[in-house]
Amino acid sequence: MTTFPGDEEMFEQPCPIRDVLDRIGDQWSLLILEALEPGPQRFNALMREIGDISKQMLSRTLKQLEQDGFITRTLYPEVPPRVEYALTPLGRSFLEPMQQLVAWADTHHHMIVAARARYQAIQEQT
Amino acid sequence: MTTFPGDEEMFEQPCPIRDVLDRIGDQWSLLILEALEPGPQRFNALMREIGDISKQMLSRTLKQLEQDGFITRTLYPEVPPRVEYALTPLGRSFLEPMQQLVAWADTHHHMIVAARARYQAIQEQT
DNA sequence: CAGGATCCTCACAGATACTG
DNA sequence: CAGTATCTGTGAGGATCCTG
Repeated sequence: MTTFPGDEEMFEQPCPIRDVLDRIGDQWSLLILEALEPGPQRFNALMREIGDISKQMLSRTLKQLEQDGFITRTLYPEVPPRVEYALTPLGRSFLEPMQQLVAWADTHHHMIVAARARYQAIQEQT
Repeated sequence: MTTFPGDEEMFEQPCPIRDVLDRIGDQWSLLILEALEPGPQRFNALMREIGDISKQMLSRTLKQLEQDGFITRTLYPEVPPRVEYALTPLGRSFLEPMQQLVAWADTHHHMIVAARARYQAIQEQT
């Protein structure tokens, strides 16, 4: 436990966008959200779909996303246990502006790569 | 130096969006880009505008943004030295989808905060 | 003025093991 | 099946000092 007593105060993030970027800027959140876009998924299904995520990180990230209201977690009291994660309307609405960004990334990525190559070339002609 | 010989291979990022998120997901890149939106700025002007960034992080982040073609760095060989940073067309075009996301964050942030409060409340009624 | 070099530290990811 | 607990290292970022 890294938390301490006064921790659950849920300190206000001064800047909304930072709050959002902290959530989706991490390695996995966006991947999970997009894996959930077609429909609800179970834990191990997400593991398989994402591929190289550890159980721990998947678990942590899902909990964060749930906390922030992007997804819901539904436990079906069966045996063996079944848990389904699904996008909330909030999570789904978030995906819209995000798709814009993804589209931008797709169309402009080659320019970034080119810029890096250019920069590197200049560095090398010392 | 943390780099090693084979480092400058500029390994391909398999996923464009990750490449972009890695750049703007960090604490400062977006802040800098938006600080540059009105027009070119000098190093110390950026320091003042952003407020709580260290020289080191500003320097590093600017270099990254320059490498990736989001901004240009222009050194005026005067004394004292003057360096101006400015958005490239690429950087400016990036700001458009980003504004969408910022707008989303602004309008939905209260829902995130509310979701957290709700989650916390449930946790406490153990 | 605009940074680079160095050192430090601490929060966070990965591995492993255990559980309802 | 769907997680939690603990332990540990690693690397990003801060502080400080130095330079063209």
